[in-house]
Amino acid sequence: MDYKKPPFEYISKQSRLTEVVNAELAKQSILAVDVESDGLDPHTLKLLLVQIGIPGQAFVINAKLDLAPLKTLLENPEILKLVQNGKFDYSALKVTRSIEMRNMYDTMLSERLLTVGMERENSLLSLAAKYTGVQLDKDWESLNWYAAAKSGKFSEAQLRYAAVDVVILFPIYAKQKEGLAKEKLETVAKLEFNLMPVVAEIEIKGSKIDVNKWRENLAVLSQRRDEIARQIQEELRPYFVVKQMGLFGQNTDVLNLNSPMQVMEAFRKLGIDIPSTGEAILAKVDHPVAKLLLKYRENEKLLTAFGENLLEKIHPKTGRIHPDFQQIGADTGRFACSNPNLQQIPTDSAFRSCFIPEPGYKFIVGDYSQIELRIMAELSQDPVFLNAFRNNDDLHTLTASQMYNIPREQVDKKMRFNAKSINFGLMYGRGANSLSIQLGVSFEEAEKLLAKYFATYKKVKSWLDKVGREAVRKGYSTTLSGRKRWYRESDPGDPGYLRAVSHIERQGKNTPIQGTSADMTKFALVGIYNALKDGKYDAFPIHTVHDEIVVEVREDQAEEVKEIVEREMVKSGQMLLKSVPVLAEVKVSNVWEH
DNA sequence: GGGCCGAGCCAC
DNA sequence: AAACGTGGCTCGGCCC
Repeated sequence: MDYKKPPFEYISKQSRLTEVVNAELAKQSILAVDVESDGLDPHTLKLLLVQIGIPGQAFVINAKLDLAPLKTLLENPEILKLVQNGKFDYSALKVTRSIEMRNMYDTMLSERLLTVGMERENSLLSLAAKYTGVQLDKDWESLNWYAAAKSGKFSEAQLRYAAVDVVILFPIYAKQKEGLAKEKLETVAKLEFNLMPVVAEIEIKGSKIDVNKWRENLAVLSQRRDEIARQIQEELRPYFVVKQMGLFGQNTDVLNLNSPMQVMEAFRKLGIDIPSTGEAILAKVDHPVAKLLLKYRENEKLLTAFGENLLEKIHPKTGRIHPDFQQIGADTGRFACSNPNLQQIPTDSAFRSCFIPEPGYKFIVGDYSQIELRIMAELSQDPVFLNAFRNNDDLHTLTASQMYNIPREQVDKKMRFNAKSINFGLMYGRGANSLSIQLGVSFEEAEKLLAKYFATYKKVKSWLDKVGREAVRKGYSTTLSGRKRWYRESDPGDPGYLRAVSHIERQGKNTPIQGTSADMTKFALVGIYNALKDGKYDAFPIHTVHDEIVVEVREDQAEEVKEIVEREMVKSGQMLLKSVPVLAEVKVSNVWEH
């Protein structure tokens, strides 16, 4: 078949739509689905076309029609729907037509799973080229959909373009399916496909922010920042030749505090040479300007990254913030979030407490407790680690008592901190050198601590070594749900070869842990969504931050939904971890805090 | 004026 | 400046 000129029928009459649905579509077990619109924001876009593909043919439906006949098909969980970036199609159909597509196979997510770490070419254009050899025209702009949106009339080129997008999904699906089977990625693919509508709903719903409180917060910060900036400029003024007199209203600053180059230069004038102006360096510089600069940066960072900019993201129509969640954003399987990134809102209560539910609603905030360490215990099967979690011991205190050969009661804060640093550092493939710097001890001392640690946790050591080596040898890592992450081969002739290999070893140690944590949270999100969605509850997930899930729920159902969130989080945890208890701390709250 | 990159720093 | 994994945002500084 000529995929660039597929047979298609344009449907603009209601009676014909009903006919086609009954005669052609209802008997299909697989449909390809796509929509065309005049924008990307589901809350404001106009739906123009809905395309339904069956093998070898497409139906291009004018969206001015009543789509009720299609709704039944699209919501039918028995019929598989092939989609490319289905999060968009799902959202557009949900918001504009209250259609909740079920049972989707997403070629974009599938491709991401099949190529994680190797490439990031997931567009329909590249998938078509890769799997069918067809070079699609993707000049979306030139087709002038905005004019079509106004007139309601579509050109032949537009209709053909729309048809191609669905028929091409069948051969891509067929090839990818083989790949998923070969790489044993079917379970994680199913997880991601089930998760996709949940992610769409989270984006559609968005998060509410208390604007006044946010602004009050900013006012305090900016006053503080300006005062600190003034002090720094005064301190440094004597060291600079002032080129211009500060006339009325003129900026008399001697340097731009946001410029690392200029800051470095300023310290040189003070007789202090520093290799970088980063926090780690400045913290060690014994000069009031260094201290002030760190305080300045802290306030400046909060003001710029989390200031008015964030409020500009409030949607004029919904009054809420709708970030973009990329469900396989990180190569480990974690989410990424942007526009704005609500996964990096400062933990400081001044910021987090500005995120609030609608009046009459509550938040349920659920967190996995020490989940990455529990996963490391499961994966390594280290008996000491396993026992600590089974006995609900304070792991870091226990570790310290073993490292320092003392009873637990004698472990002081410093010892516990050191033990904690090792526990966490190991999951990142941390070595003695970096440990010695963080702990402020000699390299030899750090080595001794590590040796002592590994003498107790022998299987942690052997597991870390093993998965690090395997990542290099096999060229990939796996998580407990079977998710994979590939590593690009390094060239032994390359000057950076050793560094590249040790980087892969560290990624190989971290990826099974971080990735399994992502799997777990994703299973929990799907479980929670399914438990909440069927009518009985006025509750919906609105946010997730790696090992945390936030649900917004009508007040009177808060306690009940809290139990559901806890149950589902623990259930998905225990599904993956068989040897370690999984705990989720779940709270009812009026603000986003735990 | 836009694109790109690195520095620096927020989260888990 | 990097040292320890995964991201995104803002800025300065440079290019065209």
